[in-house]
Amino acid sequence: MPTNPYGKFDAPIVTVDIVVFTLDQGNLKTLVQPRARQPFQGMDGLIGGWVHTNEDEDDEAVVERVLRTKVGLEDVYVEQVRSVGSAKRHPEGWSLSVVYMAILPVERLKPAFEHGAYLVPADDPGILAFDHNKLLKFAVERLRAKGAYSTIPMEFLPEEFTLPELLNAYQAVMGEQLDDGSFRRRITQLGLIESTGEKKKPRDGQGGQRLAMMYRATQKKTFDKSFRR
Amino acid sequence: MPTNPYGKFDAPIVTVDIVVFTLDQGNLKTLVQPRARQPFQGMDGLIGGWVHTNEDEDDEAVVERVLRTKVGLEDVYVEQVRSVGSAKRHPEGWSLSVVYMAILPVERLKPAFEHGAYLVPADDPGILAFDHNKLLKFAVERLRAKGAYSTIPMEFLPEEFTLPELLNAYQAVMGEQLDDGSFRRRITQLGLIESTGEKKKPRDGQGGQRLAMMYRATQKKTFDKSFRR
DNA sequence: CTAATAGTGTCTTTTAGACAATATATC
DNA sequence: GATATATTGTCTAAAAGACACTATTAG
Repeated sequence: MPTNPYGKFDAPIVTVDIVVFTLDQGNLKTLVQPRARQPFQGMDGLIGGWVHTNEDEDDEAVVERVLRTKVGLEDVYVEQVRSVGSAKRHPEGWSLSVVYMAILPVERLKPAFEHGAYLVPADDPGILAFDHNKLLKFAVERLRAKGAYSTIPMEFLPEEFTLPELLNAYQAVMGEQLDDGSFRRRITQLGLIESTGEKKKPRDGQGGQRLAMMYRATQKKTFDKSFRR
Repeated sequence: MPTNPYGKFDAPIVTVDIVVFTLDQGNLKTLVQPRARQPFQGMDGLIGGWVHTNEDEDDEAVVERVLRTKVGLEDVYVEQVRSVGSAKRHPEGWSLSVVYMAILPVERLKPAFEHGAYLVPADDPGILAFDHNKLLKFAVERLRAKGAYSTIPMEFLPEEFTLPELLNAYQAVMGEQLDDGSFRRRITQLGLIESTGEKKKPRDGQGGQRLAMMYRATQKKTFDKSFRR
């Protein structure tokens, strides 16, 4: 028999909502999904789901389950953004949502597309269900504030990447051009990346130039347990 | 009849826990309070309480109500730190806590003391109920990371304060000495404070030196709606 | 006079970035 | 040879901080 520990009044709804960021042709985009159920059935919303107290170990486990079951994604870099709770934001009652942002390369989004999700520009997502436009703005702010001076832009790329690709990722996050020479000098001195020794497996069929060296991150992380901006 | 929107399984417990920071003789301290009820009855814990879905408008309203009813504090600067949720952290069930930090001058804590709360060193609080030692660490990290480069140290002082007092607050937050001349130059140029024209109403009875000018913050804020470090 | 507050000048170090020049590798 | 990648050198500007010195204003 399920319990309501609140006894004399209604229990709040507790959900996670995940802003899945990716880089699509150099543009910052977010995953949205038409809602399967009421309320806001058929309307686009962030990737979200209720906490299942009988199966989820903790809030990060909720995120993992929701990403896996709703859009088929696993082993994703995620980081908590903040929480938002109010009596009005959900028509069924007092609701608290823990907002997370996730980042991954667009190549890994196929399962999400097969689940009916699709990409919209992060700065112009259209009208979303609930207060998801506001939640998205929180995540974009956090990404831009923190991303430029961290390893976050690497999460937009596959495990192995070239320096021109990494430069593009930083530029997309910061929204400005960076000097090539200065960027290379800085990024290689920081010790955050290491060469694989390989050269570029040409992803595009341009042909006709020097092949770029492949790099990878020196430390691998999916969850940002440390918490700090 | 209270509802459990979760239907088939237990509803999670939702609380806020507030780390109330103050500066006591130049030392960073936190308010703790012996718990009135089970679990952990009699043990010290952060200032916290359950979300009351029938009376709280949103999560910040929960913080205001908890501060007012548990320790008699009002009009306090507060800022969300993060949320922590898991099946294990509360013996009565799956529990999610939204952690806030609050900052105010020690002179305003009298009501809290009358409610049985007292101050402990923020870095050495003793053993607290639940996972409150961990939550406190999150808040201290955030304070130190963000505090040094923001207006946060001003929240430790009364509305009007002197530059030597402000210098002390910054030093306490950063944990290091600052150069007096450089500090004055920087802080007066940033436009964050303005002189009141008054001179120090001597709080201490030292006597025998030049009186300090009084300053106040140019913008007043209690809730950090903007959210950003 | 003494002592805390206040205001200034100068110096160094660091960092970020802009800009330029050149070299290398591939088709 | 054309082009994207790679490497290096130099210069400037901005910011932070250390240190020193002087001035002011109260008891």
